[in-house]
Amino acid sequence: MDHHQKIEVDSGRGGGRGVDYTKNNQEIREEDIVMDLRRGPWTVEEDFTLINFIAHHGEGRWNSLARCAGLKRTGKSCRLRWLNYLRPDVRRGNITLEEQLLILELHSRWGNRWSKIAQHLPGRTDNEIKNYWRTRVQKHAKQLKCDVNSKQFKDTMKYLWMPRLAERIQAAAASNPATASSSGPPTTTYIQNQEIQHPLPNMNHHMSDYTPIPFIEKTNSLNYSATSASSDNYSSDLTDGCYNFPINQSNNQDYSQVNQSTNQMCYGESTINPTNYDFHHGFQGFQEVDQQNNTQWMDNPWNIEDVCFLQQLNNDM
DNA sequence: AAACAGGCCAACCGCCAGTCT
DNA sequence: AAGACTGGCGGTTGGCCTGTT
Repeated sequence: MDHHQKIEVDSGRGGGRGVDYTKNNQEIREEDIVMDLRRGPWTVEEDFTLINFIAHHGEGRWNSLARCAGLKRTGKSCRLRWLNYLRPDVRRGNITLEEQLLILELHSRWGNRWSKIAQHLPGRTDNEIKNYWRTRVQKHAKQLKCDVNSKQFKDTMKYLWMPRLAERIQAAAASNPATASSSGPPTTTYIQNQEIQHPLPNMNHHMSDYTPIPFIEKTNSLNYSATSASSDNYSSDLTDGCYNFPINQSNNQDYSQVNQSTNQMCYGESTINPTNYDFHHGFQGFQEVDQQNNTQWMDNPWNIEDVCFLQQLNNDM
């Protein structure tokens, strides 16, 4: 049996990062000592090792990748680090209003199918979407003292929240058309290499007129086809709009030090100087840098209106 | 200025399905 | 066919950061 696998299966701690890291960020566990495995936050050196190895050999076979790369990490850890953070196309920064609306839309259809939802938000990871949902949406359900899965909460989301988000999007588009037209995912997708601009939701500034946005259904092939969400199967959900968390800068400090390094690494077929790598946006030139400064956010969307709406729902039941 | 509280999110977990041997 | 291995998923945790008292 593979030793790495054994460690994962036999792990006894209930999730989360370690609680007793040593000064070099390693949680001491008996199995890890035996296997000489590292845990906890990744170092800059580990990141470069992983990026460099994948650049030369590609992804997959994560356990053997970890061994061959000389990383004292489990394959799972390497995979997660790559997919959620190091991939060049990871889109970082604030989740846009359009993305928020799309998340609500898709979650109403599929529930906690985070990876499936993430497929429709290019550059966003399932982890990021999951975190968004838990920290924002569930928080407000808690504030409103209702279950996130309750009909009241879903109706509030459907008839109050999503229209409100849609109005904000339209208002933002009206005030800054240039930004709105180039807002990127999720309003842009590609069907057989043809760029498709998702129309914004039909916003008539009236809740009952809210029309779910068309969304993209992934077909069996790698192509995408547009489908329309009908009102009939459009169950409701609730979102948060006041979303304005700062980007975690903690890692940047580390990377800025590395940027001073003259060491070069390879990515794809080209040798890349670490100074060209932005760990929040990937390699410059591989993708457009996120225009996060253009992101607009709702101010506190949870107000007395929501409470009244919930009360009304209760009265109607 | 210090202590505290709460939010964010990276990284971990167990579980499971698919693939390999 | 069965066990081992791998990768992917959703859920959970806790360190770090920021805002408040």
